[in-house]
Amino acid sequence: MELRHLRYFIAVADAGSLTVAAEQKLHTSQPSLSRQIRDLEAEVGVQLIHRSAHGVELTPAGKVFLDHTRMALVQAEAAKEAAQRAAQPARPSFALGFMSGA
Amino acid sequence: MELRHLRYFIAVADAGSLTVAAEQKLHTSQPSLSRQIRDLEAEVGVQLIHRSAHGVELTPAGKVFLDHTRMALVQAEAAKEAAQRAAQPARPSFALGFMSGA
DNA sequence: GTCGTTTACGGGGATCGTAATAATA
DNA sequence: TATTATTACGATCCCCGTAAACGAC
Repeated sequence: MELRHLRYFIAVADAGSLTVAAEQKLHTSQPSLSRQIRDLEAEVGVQLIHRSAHGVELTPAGKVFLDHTRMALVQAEAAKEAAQRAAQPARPSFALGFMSGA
Repeated sequence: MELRHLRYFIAVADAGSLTVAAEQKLHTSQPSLSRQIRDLEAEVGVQLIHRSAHGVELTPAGKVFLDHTRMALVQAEAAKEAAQRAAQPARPSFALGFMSGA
């Protein structure tokens, strides 16, 4: 299980469709996305989405998984940003004044 | 940035050495691990560890990164376990009934 | 008949392991 | 001198994109 799987799953859950998630959000192909989701389900050992002719639908397990998945990605991004912030020695918390960075 | 990078970084931080982390914890080779850590630092844009002749030492940014990284991995594992638990309909805390739905 | 997912296949990129090199106590 | 990290190189594995097939409404 890699962060890529989580990103892909979130995109699918958010779009409600493998096709639109692949082309519109992930800029990849449907077959690749389908395989990644299938691999993810295989590793977790649980069916996360229900395939239908008009898109996909999250299973109860998929909904729970999605919630934790979002937090995991947020933490990963937070780690990156926190490290970047910690690498700026002369940047205290009060004077955020006039520079471009927030 | 993938979960593999985070797992590798945690192992290095925990072992204090690329060599011991590679062979003793990750069961891989030092060169692979060295490259992965370097790639991770390149993506974050911050030096996370300080290389020495007798091991590695976390930079302040590395320590902050490590903290968030652990939480990210915990969340990812929690997602997996929560999904597996949610897929067991007849295994609630005590008596949520016997139907498949929540 | 149309939409959507899945499977098959070939190409490309990334990772890995071994071996050799450089630097430091 | 001994230990550790880095670089070079060849092989292997995984992911991706295109094309064809299956199923549902």
